[in-house]
Amino acid sequence: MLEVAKKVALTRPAVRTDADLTGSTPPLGKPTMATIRDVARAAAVSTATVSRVLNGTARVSDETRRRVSEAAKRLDYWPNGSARSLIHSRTQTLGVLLPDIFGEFFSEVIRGIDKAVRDAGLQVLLSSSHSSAEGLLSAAKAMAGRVDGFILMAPDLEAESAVDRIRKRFPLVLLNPRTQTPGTVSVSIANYEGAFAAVSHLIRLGHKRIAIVAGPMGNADSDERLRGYRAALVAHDIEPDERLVLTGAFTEVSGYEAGSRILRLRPAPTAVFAANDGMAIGLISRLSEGGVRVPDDVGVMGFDDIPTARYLAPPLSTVRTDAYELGACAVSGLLDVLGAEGEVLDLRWVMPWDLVIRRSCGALHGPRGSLTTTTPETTSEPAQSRGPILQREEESC
Amino acid sequence: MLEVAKKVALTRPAVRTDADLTGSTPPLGKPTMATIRDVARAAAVSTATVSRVLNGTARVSDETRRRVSEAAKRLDYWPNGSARSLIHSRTQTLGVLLPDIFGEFFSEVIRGIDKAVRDAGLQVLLSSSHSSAEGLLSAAKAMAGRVDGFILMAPDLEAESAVDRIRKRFPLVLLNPRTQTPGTVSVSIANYEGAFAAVSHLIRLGHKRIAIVAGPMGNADSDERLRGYRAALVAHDIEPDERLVLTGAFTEVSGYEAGSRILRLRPAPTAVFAANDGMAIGLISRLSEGGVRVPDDVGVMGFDDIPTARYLAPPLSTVRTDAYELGACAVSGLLDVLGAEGEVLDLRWVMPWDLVIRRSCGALHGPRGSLTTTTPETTSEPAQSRGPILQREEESC
DNA sequence: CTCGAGCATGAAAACGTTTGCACGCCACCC
DNA sequence: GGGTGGCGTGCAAACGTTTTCATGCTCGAG
Repeated sequence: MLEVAKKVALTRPAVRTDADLTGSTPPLGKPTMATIRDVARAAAVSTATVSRVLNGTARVSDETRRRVSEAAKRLDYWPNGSARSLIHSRTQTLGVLLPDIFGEFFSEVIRGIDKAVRDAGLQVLLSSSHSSAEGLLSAAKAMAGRVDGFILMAPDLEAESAVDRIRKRFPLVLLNPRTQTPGTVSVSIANYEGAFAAVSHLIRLGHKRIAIVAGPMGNADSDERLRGYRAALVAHDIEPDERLVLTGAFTEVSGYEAGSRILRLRPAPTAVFAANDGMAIGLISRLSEGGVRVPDDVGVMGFDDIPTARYLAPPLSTVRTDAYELGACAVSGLLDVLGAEGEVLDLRWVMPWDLVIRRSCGALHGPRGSLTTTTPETTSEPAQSRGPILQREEESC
Repeated sequence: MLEVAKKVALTRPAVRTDADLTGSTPPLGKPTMATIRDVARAAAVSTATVSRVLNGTARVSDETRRRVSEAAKRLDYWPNGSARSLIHSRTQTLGVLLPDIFGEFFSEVIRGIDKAVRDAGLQVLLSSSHSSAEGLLSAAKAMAGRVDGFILMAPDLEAESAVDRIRKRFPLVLLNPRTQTPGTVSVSIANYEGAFAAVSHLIRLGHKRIAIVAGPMGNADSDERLRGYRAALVAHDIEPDERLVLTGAFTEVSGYEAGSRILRLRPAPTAVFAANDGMAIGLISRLSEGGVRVPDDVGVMGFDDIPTARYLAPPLSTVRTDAYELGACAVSGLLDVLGAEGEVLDLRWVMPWDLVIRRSCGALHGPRGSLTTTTPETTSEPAQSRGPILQREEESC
């Protein structure tokens, strides 16, 4: 039984005042807008001069400048972006291709991209849900001539070939690339290291039987985090048990479902590492429903440190990776590539990361070592007048 | 003390393998790509014929078709989008201007837009963080000639003038417009009605002293929800108390901070209506820290029903408004406007909404009446094999 | 055999900009 | 008083497409 099925089923307009075609007002939107030629005519100059005035690209006499400016304003002239792009072979636009945009992680990535792009006076052409090579390729093709380069995230194995073809045509920054290709710039999250640290932390708290809710198979991020999980176990002389490896889909629901499976595991694990916070949220919810207390009965750690992580009950221990900065850095990297005239840049950035120990893993105080630990108080008490969420906006890339 | 201050402070690359300019490979990205003329030359035909073949826009002999296709493939020809836009005066692109893109609500709106746009074979030019009129206007100006129309959300009072100017130039769909302007199509959330229902529900549960954590002042959505809150009180003969009206910013932090203020209120409210789920999350977190139990000591309701709402502890009672559908409907509406040749459409859609009663408000079973209520079991148990989140994608607009 | 119809194709204009080049004008200097 | 610059401006080409129009060809009917 779906909660809100009834009303929502009819998704088309609930209220819909009728359409009417008013003959009085001139058909809005239709009157083709003023072009540079109209302005030129109105100011009694050539289009060249109008262009020069409006772009400040050459000296123009005060009198003409005045006339042109006045005419442009009177006609409400807005230059045509496509025409400019065509002439300059520069679109001032960055293409962004993502596998998905569900959840807070991607939301933050996009926010970071948007901010950085806006600061640079550019624009963003966005498209998502690309897991297949054809999908990715056709999206890129549709953007050809409208973007100067791409920010591309393609964690799915089968999309790899498309990435190669796009690389040949466009300046590119890869997000979390599966492999580092020479002559490419990429920005990555420390998937392996973060997972390794998170699981190691659980181990150091005394856990020996640790399950993982991984992401979908064939997904690069998921694979790396799984690898980190296994390596941490091995490094601490714990035999990995494949029955403790569950597969999710990076969504809350899938975490919830994994929770059901975990409840049935015998012997039960004493801790669970969820490969992202979204799944951790669903997981904790399900465990609580099953009468299993977090962290008393089972410790949980997530990955991402999405904005809501700290507000959960219990506050979620997780691997902090700044998705906002990831996006911002990708933009910065692409700008570098675009700036490097023809030179082939070979850069690989890995975003800083950190363990954030809150309550869900059961450690009130972190273990000795280099990990950042916080007491419960500092964990949930936002600093000063503004919380970390706002603060993050001020960090530069 | 910020949790993760240290490592994250240095946001620039932690690892950065050096740049090297390989002289061997031809400077990637530089070799200007094949144009339609190159294809024409290679196939020994005119550009007109190439265009005809590639677009299937006129009959071409089998032999020429073959030659052209082969040449296009061999040269890896990708048509230039800007040139096409210029000629057609159609860009196949929708501009999306949002006030912000923080949090799950906007994330879902964008996701809905992206999906609908992709299904229609179009593209999205995205820009956000527009609260001032100038900001909005300059963003729109930069998109002129690159988009066919706009999806525009401008809840801030001061941006109103910019909306008017944009309306004069472009086909437009407004999201949650402040006022309904004739000759405009808009898609709205039932802010007033939803808030009214949520607060009424709290009242029916027996609450008399109900606080609200509102959004920022001057924000259309916030204002409407506040109005609904007040109206519900009045409708049930409860005198509104201005000391119970707190202001937030639609973020988790601001909800958290409002929680601090609520803890100090005397006499304490027995219920709180948070104007969005994000603030509800922060609020509940702060209340729990203060030793106040939700829902036992104070009932809480939110607004939006973001994906994580159902997984919170306690699961959040809230007003369900489908942000994903909101975005999808906006696209559908804009397509209608673009399709209506010059005709002025005057449409106002209001999205369906619903109360989702979970646990945070304290009602195990909803009250009598037309409200959709769910028992705890159905509330948190995802339907069948796939949860509502996935299911939502299948609803058409 | 001639004529017209129909088909396949090419030439060129157009979309709205920017910019290289040339031109005319004025002031200045020997 | 005739060069010499420099300044302000216009003409026209160019960017990469699509599309209108014209043209040449083939084929069938009369």
